[in-house]
Amino acid sequence: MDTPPVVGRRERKKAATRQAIADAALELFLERGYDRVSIRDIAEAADVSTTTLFKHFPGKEALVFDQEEDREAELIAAVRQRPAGQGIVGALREHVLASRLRVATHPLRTEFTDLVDSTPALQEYAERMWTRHTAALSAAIADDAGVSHDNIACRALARFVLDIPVLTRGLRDPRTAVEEVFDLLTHGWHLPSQRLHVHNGD
Amino acid sequence: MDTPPVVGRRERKKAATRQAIADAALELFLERGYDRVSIRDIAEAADVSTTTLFKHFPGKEALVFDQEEDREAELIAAVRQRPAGQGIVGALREHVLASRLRVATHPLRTEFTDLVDSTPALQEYAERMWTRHTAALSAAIADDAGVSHDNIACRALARFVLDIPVLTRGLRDPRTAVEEVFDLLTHGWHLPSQRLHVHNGD
DNA sequence: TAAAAAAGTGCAATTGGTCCACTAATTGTC
DNA sequence: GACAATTAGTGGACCAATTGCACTTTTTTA
Repeated sequence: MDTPPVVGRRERKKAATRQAIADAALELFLERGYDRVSIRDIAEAADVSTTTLFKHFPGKEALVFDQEEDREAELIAAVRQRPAGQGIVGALREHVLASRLRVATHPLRTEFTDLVDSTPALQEYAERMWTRHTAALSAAIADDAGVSHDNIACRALARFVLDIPVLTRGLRDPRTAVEEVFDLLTHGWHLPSQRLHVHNGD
Repeated sequence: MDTPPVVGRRERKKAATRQAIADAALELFLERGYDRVSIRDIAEAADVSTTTLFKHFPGKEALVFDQEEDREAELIAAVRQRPAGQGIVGALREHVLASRLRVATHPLRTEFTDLVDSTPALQEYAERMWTRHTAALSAAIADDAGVSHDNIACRALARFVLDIPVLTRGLRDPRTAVEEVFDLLTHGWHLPSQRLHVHNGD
């Protein structure tokens, strides 16, 4: 009568434990701040041993970033499933703008963002995780463009696009900044003299 | 009768201690490998307490990268003191190519490079240190171009240029790869259809 | 020459992370 | 349904990096 156990009890329990740990961690972090919470505190709160905790997460920072694979998948999807007639760079531009907007307007994520922004260790980790998507994005671009996976133009484009969120963090007008950098990527820094062509002279 | 103490004894001794620590560390690392050497080993070899060691270096990785300020200064100098008539991007291109060549051909640095390449913790640290120069390089570019320090085009250029060494690491023909990425930075990814313009088709 | 400044010491404590031998639940199999 | 192989979880000892603290010694400075 029950739904057939497509996924066994074991896996379900494992997932539950993992979730309990992640939940406990986030709650404590938000409450006390990242470095005022020890691994042992978290294990305690989730009622598991520290050994178990480390079987689910490779390190303390990883407790905070639980869903990076999803972000990577979205990135790839933005390239692969873009509307017909749209270029790769254009698709990435829209994806970057959209995700920035999503984060900025989602009030629930505010405290999460604050946590990361106020903790150097987490900022670093986030950045490292993010640029680690370079290989996957580069591969997706190469596939789509019909060139080899190790094509340098693809790798560079992937890396530079992934840099953009970091590059435009904390600006008065992030949207414009993102657009501007994408324009630069599209048209290049063609400076006949020594002058950079810039839109907002500030 | 002695040379006047332009720099006092204290500072000299301090510098000597620091150097002794760095030397001991490098020697041990090259001999045994990074993670088979403990901080205590190093302190012991340099004949100081671990407390003293940490007063000179903020962490274990920092023992290996002692001269990052010099690299940053070279970077800035490459922009500021470039030959008349040369553009900023051109100057950076030559600087990147030159430093890559310098490292690649200096046989003494080979074992050092091997050490870093074979130690994930050091690779990460190196990359982090390197991209930390973004702000300084960006400021230098902005000054030179006569725009505001927080100009986004300058920040983006600085960041992307600093990405190039890591982007082109371990390729069969790094020189060509570097040139190619600089070409892309100069002319942009102008893709009317979905096609990337690439020189080497694989 | 007195005293402020700063380098260095020794040691205990904290903390992230690993190791290992062991229990117990789950699963696949006959 | 019993049995053996997996595998999640345990608990606690253990390691190494890093910090804090109270203290000594040297150098500088007034």
